Formats: sequence, structure tokens, C-alpha cells
Amino acid sequence: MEQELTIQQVAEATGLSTHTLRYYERCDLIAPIHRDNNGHRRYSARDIAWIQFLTKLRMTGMPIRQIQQYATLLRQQPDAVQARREILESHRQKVITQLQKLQENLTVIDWKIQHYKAIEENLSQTFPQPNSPLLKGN
Amino acid sequence: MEQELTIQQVAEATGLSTHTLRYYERCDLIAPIHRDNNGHRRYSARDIAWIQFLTKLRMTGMPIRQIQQYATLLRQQPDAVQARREILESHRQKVITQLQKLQENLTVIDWKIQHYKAIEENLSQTFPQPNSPLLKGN
DNA sequence: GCTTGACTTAGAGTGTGCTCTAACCCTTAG
DNA sequence: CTAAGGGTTAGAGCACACTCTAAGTCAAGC
Repeated sequence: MEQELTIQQVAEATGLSTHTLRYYERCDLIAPIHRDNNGHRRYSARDIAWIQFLTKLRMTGMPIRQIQQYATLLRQQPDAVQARREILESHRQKVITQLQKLQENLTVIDWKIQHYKAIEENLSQTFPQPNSPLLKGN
Repeated sequence: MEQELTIQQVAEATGLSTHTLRYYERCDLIAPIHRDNNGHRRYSARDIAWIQFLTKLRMTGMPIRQIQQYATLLRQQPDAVQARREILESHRQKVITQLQKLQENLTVIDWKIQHYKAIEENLSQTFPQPNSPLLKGN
């Protein structure tokens, strides 16, 4: 029941490399993983759940330092739920800001694409109009 | 009319540092800027418009290498509108994917925050329920 | 005429997050 | 018995995007 996975299997399951998994453990993003009698890592379901969540934090741009704090809190003060929630909520705000900026910038890029499309339309006309105002911006 | 700005003024206007402005020029993200008779850079309105757009590309994660390509195309083949549009559309797709992933991951973080809130509620009850199933996940 | 301050350059240094290497240890198959 | 194929470690190396430094030029104000 309590099947523990090898580092290879975890790498496949999480999309991280074995290098990265060991690196995260060294950095204390992951608590020391249980070893088999060979000294090889054996990851529990709990470990994997945590790795999957930490990957989401990384993918939303949380720096490794801050994940360290969160992970340490999780291990050393499992009852300090509020402290962990506060970290997450502060990060949440950053992600939302990031999303908004991304949207705004995407809109500008979209405009430019539309602008280019208009120019292309114009150029492909049978009787192109020279000095079209559309040719101004780059 | 044709007021040209100093590097300081451009730094303020764009939010980039003077270091970064010079670095971008060295990397060919920005065409060589016109100099006054002192050798100091004088940025035209056109330069600033480009810097503002390139900043949007950077902020959406376009690598400097790719902006180089776009910028080179812009300078060397101003008529190659389609080629530039294709670069932008390919980038646009990446940004959209990025946005989706970000949203998904944000949702997971939101769940976790909600989960923590539920635990906090639970703990603050007058008659706390021991071993609540809510305490399982971390 | 000298100091101050903004500019110039080439090139070195930094921070972040991996990514890889070298040397070694086990276990298993031939 | 030995070679292949997985794992281990500490630590070096790399990619990216800045960021800073040192040494110099120039113009204006005191």
C-alpha cells in the first residue's frame, strides 16, 4: 500500500529532473527524504504531494528563499497555519498583479499584430495606396 | 518640436536604469542612439516608443535573443511586416499559455488558502473537534 | 583654474535557478 | 568475476539578464 517511489519515478511524475529533486532537497525546499537500506531515496505519497505543490509555487514565480521559509514552517511548526496562509496570501497578490500586467502587455502586443495585419491587407490590394497612415508606426 | 531626451530622462520615462538602456543598445535591442556633439545619447520620440514596446516584450518573457531578431528585422527590413507579425504571434501564443498556467496554479494556491482558513475557523471554535479531517493536508 | 556632476567605454561581477561532473557505491545479469 | 545500470555526494559550471566598476571626457559654476 505504502509504495514509495524512486527518484526517477518522482522525476517522471513531477516533470522535474532528478538533479533538481536533489537540489531542492539540499536547499531545504524538501525535507530529507527517507532512504532504503541502499541509501537510495524513497519518496512517499506525502513527499510527492508537497513536491507538486511547491512546483506550483515555483511556477508562479515564488523565489526559492520564500518557499524555504514556507517549507520550514510546515515542518517545524505544523500548527502555525495562519503564518503559512499569510505567506500564501501575500504571494497570491503578487500572482494577481503579475496576471494583470501580463494581460495588459498582451493587449499591446495584440494591437501591434492587428496593426501589422492591416498593413499586410493594404499592401496586398490591387491598387495599393502609397503613404498610407498605417505605415507610420513600427 | 523634435525634443530629444537624455539617458536619464529616458530612464525615468521607461522605468529602466541607464545601465540597462546602454546594455540594451550594446545587445542590439536598441539601434545606435543619436549623439549630441558631446558624444552623449539623445533619444528621439521614436526611440522611446520602441523602448516602451520592447519593455512589453521583455515583461511578457520574450528572451533578449528573440527581441534582437525582431529589432534587427525592424531596422534592416522595415517592409518585412509579415515576418515580424509571425514573431509576435508565436510569442502571443506563449504568453497565452503562460497566462493559463498561471491561472491554474493560482487556483491551486487559492484552494490551499481556503483550506487553511477552514482549519483556522475550526481551531477557533469554542468546542474544537479533534482530528478533523481538514487537518490532514498540509 | 578647479571641482562637481553627468556622461562615455569595455569589461568584470552578481543573483537566481538550475544542470552537470567526477568519483564512488551497490546490485543484478551474463 | 566483471560490466552495466541504477543510485550517492560535493562541488563546479552555465545561462540569463542585468548591474556595477574603473578610468576617462567634457561643460558649467564658483
